[in-house]
Amino acid sequence: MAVQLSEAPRPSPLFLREPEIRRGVELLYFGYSHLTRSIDENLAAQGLGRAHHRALYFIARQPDLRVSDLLKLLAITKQSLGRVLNELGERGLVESRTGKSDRRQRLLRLTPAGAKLEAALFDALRGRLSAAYASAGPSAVAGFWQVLEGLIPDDERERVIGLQKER
Amino acid sequence: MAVQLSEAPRPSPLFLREPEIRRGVELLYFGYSHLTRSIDENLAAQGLGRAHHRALYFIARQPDLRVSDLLKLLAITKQSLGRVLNELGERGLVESRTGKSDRRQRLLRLTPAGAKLEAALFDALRGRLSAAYASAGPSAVAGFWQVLEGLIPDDERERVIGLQKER
DNA sequence: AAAGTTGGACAGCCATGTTGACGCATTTAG
DNA sequence: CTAAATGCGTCAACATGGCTGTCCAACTTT
Repeated sequence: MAVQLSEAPRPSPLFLREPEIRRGVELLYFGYSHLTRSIDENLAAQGLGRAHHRALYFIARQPDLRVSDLLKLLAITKQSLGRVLNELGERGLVESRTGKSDRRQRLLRLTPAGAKLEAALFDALRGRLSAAYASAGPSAVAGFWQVLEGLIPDDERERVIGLQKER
Repeated sequence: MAVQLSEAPRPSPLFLREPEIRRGVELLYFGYSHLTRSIDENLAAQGLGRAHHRALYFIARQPDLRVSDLLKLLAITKQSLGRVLNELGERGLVESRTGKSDRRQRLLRLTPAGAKLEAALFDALRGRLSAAYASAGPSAVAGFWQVLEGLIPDDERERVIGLQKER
């Protein structure tokens, strides 16, 4: 990985070179892994998996979310999501109502039990992430957000940022 | 994001409150998802999956990596890893040698074909991540690293940071 | 009325994780 | 030297959560 500066134009600043990219790949992998693992125990105690949590999370985030919007967020097939939603429904954690303007739509929301579980799971995420935020400081957090936003393709970024507003 | 400073003791700074935590959870989820999806097509063309890529990646990163060290990095069972390593071996992408100081150990390294594939996959990751780095700027990247490091438990952080040095 | 959209359901397959049990070579401890 | 621990591989069974394909019902749009 030694470099020859003479050989070619080298427009990229240092932080775009291989070691810095690898560092990002690795930290993203390990950071994501540890954050998600922090709720596995609690989930397993309910007999649920991560797929259930993702659905719970986004339904908590946007009550009366339509199935089709949840599908776009999760980027899985409706068959996969259907299984998850059925299981959440059977356990009394999620309920669906028929849309009023378009009665084909199912609007999803958490039951009180579902909201309670989601809150407990979120607490674990908050514990981990707020510790990381606190030790890094606010301007690091801003950078953290900025880089991650840049990883999201344009067409999807709007949807993700929309989660912030619609509360 | 308006605040009431009067109402209660509020020891946490603003960036540690729920909306900021949720934002981090979501960006981490979507950012990680999109980064990993960026290599799926290439992987599928080789008949490999993400599990294979993770192994390839870390073996590329630390030639002569021991199986036990790879197990610690990946945090999966040796049975799961065994299947992946067998498949990589059958395809001529990874080879293992017997350790010289301890002959029970298998030291893993990429074959030339494996190195070529890993480099191609890394190029896709680099494309995505360097675009995000470039649009966010160097100080944002520093913050990105800092927060992610804080997500990794102390005992593992050493191992992850060690990947940087050992090149 | 015909065509398109949305969502549910059934059936099966695949990738990748899990546990548990065991074997073998090698190294280390007593 | 023998016994225990370690590193690694493997067989077998099973769980999770993706996938495709197909079909149907309900509703909206044209």
